[in-house]
This record gives sequence, C-alpha cells and structure tokens, in this order.
Amino acid sequence: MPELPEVETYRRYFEETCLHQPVQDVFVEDTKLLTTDYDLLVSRLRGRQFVATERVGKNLFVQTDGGFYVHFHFGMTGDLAYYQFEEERPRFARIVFYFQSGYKLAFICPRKFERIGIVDNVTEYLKRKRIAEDALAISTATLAATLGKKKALIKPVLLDQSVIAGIGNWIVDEVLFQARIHPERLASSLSGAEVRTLHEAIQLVLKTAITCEANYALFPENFIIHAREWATSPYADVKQHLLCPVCHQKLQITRVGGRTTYFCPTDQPLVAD
DNA sequence: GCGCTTGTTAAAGT
DNA sequence: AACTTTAACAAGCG
Repeated sequence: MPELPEVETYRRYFEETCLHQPVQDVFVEDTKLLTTDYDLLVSRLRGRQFVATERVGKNLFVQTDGGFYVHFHFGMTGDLAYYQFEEERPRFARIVFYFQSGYKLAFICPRKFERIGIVDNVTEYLKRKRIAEDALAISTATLAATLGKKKALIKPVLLDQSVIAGIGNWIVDEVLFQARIHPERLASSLSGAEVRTLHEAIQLVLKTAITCEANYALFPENFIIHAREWATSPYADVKQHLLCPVCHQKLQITRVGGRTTYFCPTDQPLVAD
C-alpha cells in the first residue's frame, strides 16, 4: 500500500509533528527492521532534532541537525502515528521514537517488511540502491529513452524502481487504465504519443492520490481502483460483477509479472507489438 | 486455517 | 554478460 502518495502523505505528517524537538530514546522491538546497528542508531540520534524531510519514490529521508538522515521504507504495510500517551500507542508499533517533549512517533510495522536506518549521503544511497528519478519529477524524454530500451512488459517495467521511483501495484494499474494501455504491452513498443499519454497519466494519478491523501475511496469515479475495493469486500459474489467505470464492460483480473492486475480489455486492447 | 496480499531482492532463467 | 522473470520473504487478515 505505501506507494508514492502514501509516503508523501507520511512525509507531510512527519513534518507537521516531529520537527525541532530533541530525541530522547528509540525503542526497537526487532533489529531485523534496522539497516543500522541499534546501538549506533541510538547513540547518533539521542539529543538530535529532525529538521527537514525529503521523499524520493517510496523512500522517506528525515534530516537531523547532525547533518545525517534517518531513512524510512514502509514496505507493504508501514505507517506512522504521533501520540502523547502510552494508551494511544497503536498496534504493531515495533519502532518508537521518544521525544524529550513526551510525545512519541510510532513506526507501525505489521508485517516486518519495513526498514529504518541512518543514511549519511542521500545521493550516494539512491545511487547504490539504484533508485531512479521520482515519478513526479521524471521528464517525458527520460521516460521515453528508458522505456525504449526495455524488452519486458510495460507493467513490471513501471514497477521497477530503477526505471521510475514511486509506482506500486495499485497505482500502476490505474496509470495504465487512465492511459488506455494494456499492461502486457512490450515497453519498447510504445509510440512517442503513447509515452506522452502515459507520462500525463502518471502525473494525473499521483497528484490526484496525494490530494486525496492516498484515500482511495475519494478517487474520481472513473478510476479503476474502485474495483479493488469491491474485490476485497466481504461479498465474494461481487467479484463476478466488476465493471469498467468507463465502458461498463467486465474487467479482467489476471496476473502480470507475478502481481495481481486489474484492467479493462475493451479500453486497454492488446495491440500487436 | 489456508491462501492472498504488499515491495524488494536474491536467485534462476534466457 | 546482460537483461528479464520468478520466488521468497513476514505475518495479518478474510
């Protein structure tokens, strides 16, 4: 779930709550969640304040007054919660930052796929992890140049963080639907016009999602994402009636690149590559 | 209680 | 050799 819009929402939340107050201590339930040695993390953070935030793709970097950063990756289910009293502590708060003010920031990690660690140089980190330009910053020309070299299917290519950073499995289906491009098109087969349409769809979907603070229920009616909400509803038979919000034909639910994929075979035809 | 889900990456395949 | 594909990872939830 934490794709670019969620992480951007978390970034803003962090900025509104956690800046300019000294850290007193850090609780870590399981050191598997850390990419930095626990003792080092605590000794470097104690007494420090967070001063700024940066996001690239699904990665959040929080700058400290010591010049270094704390890197957050939210995995598949990560979340943040700022609170004052212990009884407000959310479930799965497996990492907690204790501020001297008495307030706390919980890094909620239900499935332990989340990660936190100290990063001294963000640029170096992004290069080492091969994280490409942020999906909101990448130019059409750069996207076109990269896609032109890719022999794989367009959906897995867009999910590849070394191609474009921030797109996850729900957003990619929405982007391809809005661009009317079949998820199994060969990336390199897209025409210039199609790449431009795709680029516009990426901007549209991400900006819409951020405006809605990643609350999918608030997305416009012509977004395909609502089908997922139906599909995960307790009414199993609803699955048989998932219709395209544009043409009202039956949607197709398959697997592409190993991930569950929703698309409209009518509006997103598989043209010959 | 089994199967599905999410993002990333190591390993396997071409 | 370099690119692409697949499976494993953890664990909650329906």
